[in-house]
Amino acid sequence: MNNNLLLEKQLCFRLYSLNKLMCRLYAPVLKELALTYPQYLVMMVLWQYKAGISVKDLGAQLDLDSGTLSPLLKRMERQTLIKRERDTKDERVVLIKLTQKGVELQQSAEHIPAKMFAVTGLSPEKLQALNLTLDQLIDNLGD
Amino acid sequence: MNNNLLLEKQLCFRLYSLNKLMCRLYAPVLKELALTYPQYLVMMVLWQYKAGISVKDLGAQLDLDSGTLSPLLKRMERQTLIKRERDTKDERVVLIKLTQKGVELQQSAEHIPAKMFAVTGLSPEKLQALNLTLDQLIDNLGD
DNA sequence: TTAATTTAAATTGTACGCAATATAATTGTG
DNA sequence: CACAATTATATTGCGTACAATTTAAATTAA
Repeated sequence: MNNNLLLEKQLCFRLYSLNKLMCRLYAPVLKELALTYPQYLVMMVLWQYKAGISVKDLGAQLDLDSGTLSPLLKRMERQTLIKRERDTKDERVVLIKLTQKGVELQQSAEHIPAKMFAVTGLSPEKLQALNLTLDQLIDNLGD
Repeated sequence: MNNNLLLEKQLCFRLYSLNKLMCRLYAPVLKELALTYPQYLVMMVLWQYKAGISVKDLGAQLDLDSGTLSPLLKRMERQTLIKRERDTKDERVVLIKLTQKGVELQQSAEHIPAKMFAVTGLSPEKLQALNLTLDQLIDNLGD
């Protein structure tokens, strides 16, 4: 019997569980903004790229393909958080831009990072150390 | 402009990305066993509980509810990896048991943990330290 | 310049994950 | 015992993820 096929031994199961736990903790907070967690990630990118960003570049930042992003962005457009515009320079490209409503939502989101940091129960030093280790792992996995 | 609303600052985005990366690395390995990652997790629990386990207890181990498990287990039953039997002591309970095929699949899975550990590029010590930190975090999040 | 190739998005199909609800069996209470 | 509350599982509906395919536009090559 192989002792290694145990959940308690698996790094991956921890990452899987933590990701779910985190998303559940975000859910009620994001519900106030009518966002899902992946939608919140999209908004964070857009708050940095206020001039607009292509679906491809957005996907590169979030590591998501158009199969995920296309319907997700369509839902966000329906909520009038974003607009989609064909790039006149290259008609294949769709540029995603925030609407006024999308820009303004940033104000309502500013309290979230501190709030979520608090629930982790980690010290700032522990958090930073963990972030570094995870970045290293992301690198090793050839992201 | 709130500096904290940046992807690079988010622990949660790292966990989200790592979980996806890991699942993608498992996918080709698990494809040889015709398993998805969540199905592999179910198999790991069942390889420990060869006498059978209720859907509820399985869900407690994996932190999944019947909304996820019921259809997932139905698919695994269709692949004849498991059987579902009503508990005669309590007709509400469904007991999940491995079929012969499910038991035998363990042989084919034994190489997976070592293989996946290798791709992380972590030393055994680093891995253990990371596992400890993540367990602590799981605890803090009140799992 | 036309034809083949590449690229960006969208679409299709499958499998989670989870909230909310439904159903059926069991337990608790008066 | 009758009946309300609880429990275990299943179902419904929605939103991701992602592989595979399609469509249309741009680039490259012949």
